[in-house]
Amino acid sequence: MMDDTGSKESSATHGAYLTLRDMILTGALPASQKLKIEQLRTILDTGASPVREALSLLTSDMLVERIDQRGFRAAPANKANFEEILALRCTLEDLALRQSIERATPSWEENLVLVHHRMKKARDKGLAVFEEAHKIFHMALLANSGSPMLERFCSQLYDLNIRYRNLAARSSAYQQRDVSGEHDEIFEATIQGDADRASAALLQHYRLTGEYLARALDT
Amino acid sequence: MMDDTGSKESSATHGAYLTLRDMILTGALPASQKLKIEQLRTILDTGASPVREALSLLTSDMLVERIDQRGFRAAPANKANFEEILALRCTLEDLALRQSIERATPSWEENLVLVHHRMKKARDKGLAVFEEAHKIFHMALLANSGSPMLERFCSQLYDLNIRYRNLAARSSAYQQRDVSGEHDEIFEATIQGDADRASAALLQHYRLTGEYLARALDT
DNA sequence: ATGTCAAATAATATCGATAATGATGTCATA
DNA sequence: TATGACATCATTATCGATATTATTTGACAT
Repeated sequence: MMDDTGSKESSATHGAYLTLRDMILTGALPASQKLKIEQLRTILDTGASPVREALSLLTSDMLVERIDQRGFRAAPANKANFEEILALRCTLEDLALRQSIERATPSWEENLVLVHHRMKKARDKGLAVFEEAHKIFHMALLANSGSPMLERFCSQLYDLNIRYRNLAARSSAYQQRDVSGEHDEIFEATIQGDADRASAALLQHYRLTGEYLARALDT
Repeated sequence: MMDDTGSKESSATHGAYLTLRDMILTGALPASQKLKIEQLRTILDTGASPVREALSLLTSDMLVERIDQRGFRAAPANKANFEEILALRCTLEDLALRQSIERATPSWEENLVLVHHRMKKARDKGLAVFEEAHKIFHMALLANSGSPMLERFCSQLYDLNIRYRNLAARSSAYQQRDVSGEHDEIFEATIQGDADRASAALLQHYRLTGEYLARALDT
């Protein structure tokens, strides 16, 4: 069976995983919603086994909860959880960024230049494209930490945060701030090897959007 | 079908998960070993679906790796990975312990007294019993951090570390050190609310066993 | 009205079988 | 002897059907 999207990943399970993940991150599947196998089976047009396995995988990402003998549901969302994510993210990304700068190599820096450029270019290519470039940029900042697990944790937390961003406001109101300038500052400080300045800028970046989202979540 | 062990968890998937997890942690399933469904199916005496799903779940714990279209294998083990776990553990547990102490409540402290006592009692009840009490003690130290995710990360890392302990030495040589005294020091400092002393003792505790294990892994 | 129990219903968890895929070995050819 | 195409085998991924388990419904007694 060939994938008509031309995607390189050919596996019902993986396909279901990607789709469901996206649906939860974008809010198409609302928080705490019961996820019935049969229902998803028809949406994804596949068997029960791939759906079930995809849901198991999403459990690891903390996007889905499994209720023993009672199926699955989309992970609940609330302000406390959001703030926990924000705080953890600040701690872990601070650590990862500093380690990356500490161990800086030319190829890491060059890749950073590249993805930073791409992110700037992606600004007027639609939100979805920008979002992807944005994540790639942020992960590239941490990609030299020498600790794959730390990076994995950061990636997970990044996604969880994105989810809250989408839940709080489907609009791109968040773009109204001078986000681009903040990215530039993080980027410049990192390239210059100024860990303190880079980390401060990164945390500032997160906390500003955090405050904005926290307000949106109150309503 | 009733579970003859009388366990409260009645689910083929969950049973398979626990057994496989234990087999990997204890080294019964060696690192990097290919995990064939059929083979496990006979060992666990269950169908392919529960096995498959249990393996998916173990992927989240980083105890199993999934190779797309080529099945599963036990996560590889090497010194670099071990040291990464140790470093991350020190960072995260330090954080969690300090947060727990910061937010100390009587009930948290009382529970700590209880599990500390139980751990001491468990010393001469066999290694398996002690190991369980040991983990409960360490997790109880962090249980008041206010950040379930942080605690989850710590728990995961704890298990991964246990695995290396078992891989390095099935014997209880590790017990030869004055581990009990170290625990007491962590416990006392925590109860007294002395975060610096508690954290220092905790990290010392981890680093000592870390050095011991690192040596064992070299051979 | 209200609470309890049992049957009916809906959903999950699991099984056995089949299809799709990667690994292995063989053989003709250079 | 080395190499690449091809058939064979082993194993995974997936499907459809069944058994198990929760949830709902409604009758009945209080």
